Amino acid sequence: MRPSARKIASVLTQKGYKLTAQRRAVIDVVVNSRQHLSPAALYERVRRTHPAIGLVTVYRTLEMLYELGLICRVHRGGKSRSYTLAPSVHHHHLVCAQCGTVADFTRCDLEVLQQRISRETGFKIEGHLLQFLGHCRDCQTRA
Amino acid sequence: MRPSARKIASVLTQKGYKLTAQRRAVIDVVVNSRQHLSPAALYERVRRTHPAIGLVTVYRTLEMLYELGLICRVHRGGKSRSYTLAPSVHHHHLVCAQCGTVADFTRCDLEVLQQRISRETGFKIEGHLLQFLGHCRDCQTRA
DNA sequence: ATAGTAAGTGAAAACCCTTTTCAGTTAGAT
DNA sequence: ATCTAACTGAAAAGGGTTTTCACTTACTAT
Repeated sequence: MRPSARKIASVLTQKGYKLTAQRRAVIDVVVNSRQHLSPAALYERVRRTHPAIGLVTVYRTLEMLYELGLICRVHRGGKSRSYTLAPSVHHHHLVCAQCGTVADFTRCDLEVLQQRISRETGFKIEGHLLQFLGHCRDCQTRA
Repeated sequence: MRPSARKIASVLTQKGYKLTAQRRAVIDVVVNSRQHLSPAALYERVRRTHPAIGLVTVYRTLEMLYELGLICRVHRGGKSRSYTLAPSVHHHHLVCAQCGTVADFTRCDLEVLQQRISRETGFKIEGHLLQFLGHCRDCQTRA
């Protein structure tokens, strides 16, 4: 179940952050977007309801939400980052090298590998970073 | 076995690229470095033996070597890229969250997962990024 | 309600890394 | 030795992100 804008707002006030109109607007866009969005794309959408907002504020709000673990950030090789609502389920990303589209997938099945690596290296493994890079259906068709 | 500077140079001439002093210098640094280096770090090192070289040339040479598959490029979230000699074996990293030690491991066994993801999403998968994060043996003992 | 204050805002500038432009130089073919 | 396309370095441009700073505002304490 996706976190609501209300829930996120309450975390903010609880942590001592002020609940400004700008922050509400950014949160609303993030909550109502299904896709990963770049700061610029988010800015565009926020401006529809809040034309006076600055790109800087969008950056700052995203950074804050990210620090609080409310949204997650994906790096797209060299280009801009993208943000999306923090999902309730453990999942990973699949990035299109051409258009930057990000798809999600679950069930990474890394437990067995993780156990082997742990045994071989003596590391106590606490997490993993897994991302696939490729070309999405649309870009394949276009080519 | 690591490719030699001579081998790389011969690929260049074979492909019709000119073998300039600057390119030789960049290749030498890459071949003699064990770690991944950012363009800036590489530039610093190349300048020791070739003070007049421009950063642009370093970028251009790295791009060229990358296009030829002679070196590989790693994206480090948000920051600069880094380059290293194309390794003979496919491998991944295991990073200690405490001391920063990096261990390598091979056999990531992601083919099955990769096929499933490809089938489910329609993406043509070309590569993956896998990294484990944990605590190394030494840091566990110390704690 | 009101005033006070620290937090937050937007515009512009600064930053970093990377790419492009352009006039001058050079490796390698003839 | 000559020629020419490829290559070079400096400077400027570019894109995304962060910093700076004067102004504004959400919340707190009267």
